[in-house]
Amino acid sequence: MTKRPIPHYRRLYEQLRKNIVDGVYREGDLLPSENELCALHNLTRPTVRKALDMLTHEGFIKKRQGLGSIVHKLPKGIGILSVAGTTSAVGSTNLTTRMVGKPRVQPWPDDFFFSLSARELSTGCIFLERIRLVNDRPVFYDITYLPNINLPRFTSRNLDNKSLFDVLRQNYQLEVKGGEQYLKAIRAKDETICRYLNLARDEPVLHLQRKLETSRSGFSFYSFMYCNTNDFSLYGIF
Amino acid sequence: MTKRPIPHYRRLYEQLRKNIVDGVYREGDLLPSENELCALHNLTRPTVRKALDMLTHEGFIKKRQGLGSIVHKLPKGIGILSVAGTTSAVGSTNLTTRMVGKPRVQPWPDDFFFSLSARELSTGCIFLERIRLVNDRPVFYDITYLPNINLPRFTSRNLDNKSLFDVLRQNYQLEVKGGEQYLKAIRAKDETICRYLNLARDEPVLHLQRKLETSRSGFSFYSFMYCNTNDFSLYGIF
DNA sequence: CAGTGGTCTAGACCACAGT
DNA sequence: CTGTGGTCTAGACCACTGA
Repeated sequence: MTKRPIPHYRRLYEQLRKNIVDGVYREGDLLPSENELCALHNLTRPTVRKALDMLTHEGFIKKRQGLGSIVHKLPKGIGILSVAGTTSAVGSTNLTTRMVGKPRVQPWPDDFFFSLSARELSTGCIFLERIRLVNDRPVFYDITYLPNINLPRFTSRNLDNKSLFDVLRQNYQLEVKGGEQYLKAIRAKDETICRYLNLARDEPVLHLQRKLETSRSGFSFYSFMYCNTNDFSLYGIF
Repeated sequence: MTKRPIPHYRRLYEQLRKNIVDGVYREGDLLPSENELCALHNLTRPTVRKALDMLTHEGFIKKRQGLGSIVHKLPKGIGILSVAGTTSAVGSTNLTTRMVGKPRVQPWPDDFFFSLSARELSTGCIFLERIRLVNDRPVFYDITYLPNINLPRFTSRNLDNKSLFDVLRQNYQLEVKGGEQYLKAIRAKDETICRYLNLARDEPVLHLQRKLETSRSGFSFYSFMYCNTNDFSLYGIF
């Protein structure tokens, strides 16, 4: 059967991340030193460092030679840009997700932004619309296209308030490993977008076109997002 | 004096990156295997892997277990978002930089977006306006604020067509190590922005607010960018 | 000074891809 | 099957920060 040994550095990463997000470690705190983490978890330094490297890349900690790993302040905006595989929303913001209709199977759009393989084209796609609300106000309108390949019963799932990433991971052993994204500022011309995001026509919206690659070789899915950035910023680290 | 031994993994990274950007390795090519790179450069695998990890993070290569490291296609857009320390523009686009006036020393603005330390506030800042053109069309309008600390003769430098990053690195031993950024889609309300970016009033622009942290502890600088995304997208990888 | 993170070595075993 | 990348160990020396 499928074997999924979770690497040690991943476990440690998840645990430390959770402790930071949950406030066990607070901004400015020092994490246990690398050697302490080694001893605590029976690991060696390269393994511990790999976990810390992931946290560093995502901006949860900053390292200072001779001092230690400092917990960084949490993003004020909404962490979408630099997210890598785990839940999207970072920080104290209150984020909920609402489906628009049910997922449905349909052909791919004709003028799809990303290029598709023959296999993807032939199977059609699962179409999925969601709205994300921050503090009960609509901020994201997200259209997702998944290749209709080996995703049994997907269309009958209820995805309200569930991370798509989590559903894919838990039910289909699919993990997002990376991807690419294109950003633009455009006018909210579309009636649907205005309605969902509570925007007047022609107001500026941030448009995000993303391709998300998964651990299953050749399996990518696509997300097109419109963001009302009147009250929030998208946040990223590098 | 300052000692700056460049790490082996950094050298290897720079060399491989150059070979990819220059087209020595092309899209779809396989890089030499990790063991081959070890032998070629007299390094061990963890060191080689660190260099490859950097390339992976920046999207230059994709790894496939059992196969090798595949050179990824170069960004179609303009690589600003995921840039980490090296020159910004990646790809075949023709990017030039033009100064608007000369750099000048002045007090920090009153309503500065990022919080400033007392030391930064007391020394004032170097103010710097630039326009970036892609294929001779204005795309970015960038306002940069540098703390006026230990940057002798900076205001008399000509920065036309030079990367600010390079100037800081070569002349002041300052390397950008990371940072944070906030993104919004806004209206081009400001007359200056419209003129520089060749935009009608109220057209949507992408607004990027960045804090860039350097290798000199406590030394950060700040960049506020307006992007005309009518013809180009900002590109990012994760 | 003692402790921290930064770099590096020299091995090892495993899972996966192409033959 | 061989070779690839993925993970991990058990050490080592260095440069830096704070006391």
